[in-house]
Amino acid sequence: MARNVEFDEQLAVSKAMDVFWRKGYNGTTMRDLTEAMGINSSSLYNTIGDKHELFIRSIKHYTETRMKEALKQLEPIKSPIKAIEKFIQSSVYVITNEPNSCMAIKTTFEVATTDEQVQKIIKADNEFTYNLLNGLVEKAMQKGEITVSQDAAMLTDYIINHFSGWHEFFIIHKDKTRIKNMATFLIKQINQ
Amino acid sequence: MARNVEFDEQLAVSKAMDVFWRKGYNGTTMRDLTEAMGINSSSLYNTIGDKHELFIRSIKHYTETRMKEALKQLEPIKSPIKAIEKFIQSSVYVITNEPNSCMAIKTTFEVATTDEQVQKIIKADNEFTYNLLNGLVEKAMQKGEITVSQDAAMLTDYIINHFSGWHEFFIIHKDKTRIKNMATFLIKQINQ
DNA sequence: CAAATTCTGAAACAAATGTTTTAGATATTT
DNA sequence: AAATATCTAAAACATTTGTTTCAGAATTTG
Repeated sequence: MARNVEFDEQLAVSKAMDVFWRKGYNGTTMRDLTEAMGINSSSLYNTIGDKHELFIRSIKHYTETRMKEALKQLEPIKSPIKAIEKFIQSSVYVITNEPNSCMAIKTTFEVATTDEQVQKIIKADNEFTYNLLNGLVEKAMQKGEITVSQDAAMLTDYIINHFSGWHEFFIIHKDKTRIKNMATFLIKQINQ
Repeated sequence: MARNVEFDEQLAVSKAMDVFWRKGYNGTTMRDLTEAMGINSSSLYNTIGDKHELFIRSIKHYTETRMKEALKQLEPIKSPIKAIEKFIQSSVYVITNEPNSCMAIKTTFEVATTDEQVQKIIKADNEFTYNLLNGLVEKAMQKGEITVSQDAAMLTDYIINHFSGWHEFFIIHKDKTRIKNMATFLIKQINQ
């Protein structure tokens, strides 16, 4: 009966994501987006929808990609405490090597305060990280690898909580060493 | 020779700051601002300048006010370790009772990545906090009130670093208890 | 009080914004 | 290959954006 959509929707969303990631929601114009995506606005409105819908898809894409990566990276590690350390260290690596900082945190502070739909997605992402890390913390406590605290929930919050500060710090100071020193101290605290 | 400016510039900037604080730089329009400030755009351009200049004044106002408050609050406290604890606790109080989160952090993630002028102001604010807390940490170490680490610089970074995570956490979860638990743990770690 | 100066308000400005329209190109089905 | 359906591109759309203009009101000084 008819033609098919010509552009690869996943690829297009990924390109839109790059722009939103760099410029934020309000700092991005529809022309920025269509230019980066290589499509016309009529195609965009016919397939994905308006700017807001495209943004929703973009953060979803961001968080989903990140979740998959985290799972893949931690899966092969047997020791829970080693996995926790790996998780912290690779967070430091990403934070200190990503020029555009973290799209989820940027979004939290820019629009999650007022946009419920966005907030839900961000919350789900945070809960995924929480559950992933909490599983490891609980196991590490059972094995006696962690003794600083017996409150796994709190320690999970405590560990995750460092990341946005490091992102903020890196934007302001662009100093990897001081972040690495904090991470080393954190790991030492947990290992004690 | 002539008339004086009719509006109170400090008050006007303070009202503009409220809008920027809530809506961010890109989310705020000139009409939002002139409406909140109760002045005409011609008056605004004749006195303060354009939107960007008004934003600069707004964050400056924000950070300066905050610095004064911090000094006032910590001055009467004699014991360095008690002052550090007070600093952490009152941060928790502000974080969990401020519906608009922190303007400095929001600004860092929204525009400090690309706006050098803004970044300078934010950096100066962070360095002020750093110096304030670092003085206390050094004294507490000399007195033997802190023993977890002898690296005052690193521990200062480490303590300050918690705050943006708590802000992020409060936006997403609106849960005071879990933040208070993290703060209690942090204080316990320092006191050890 | 008169003159001089500068501030204010409303309107106007061009440019940019998010979105829609429309005519024609393109692919699928029969 | 013809008919049909739906996609695409360019342009147009109404609003909204940040900023400026200008006539008149207001205040200070002589």
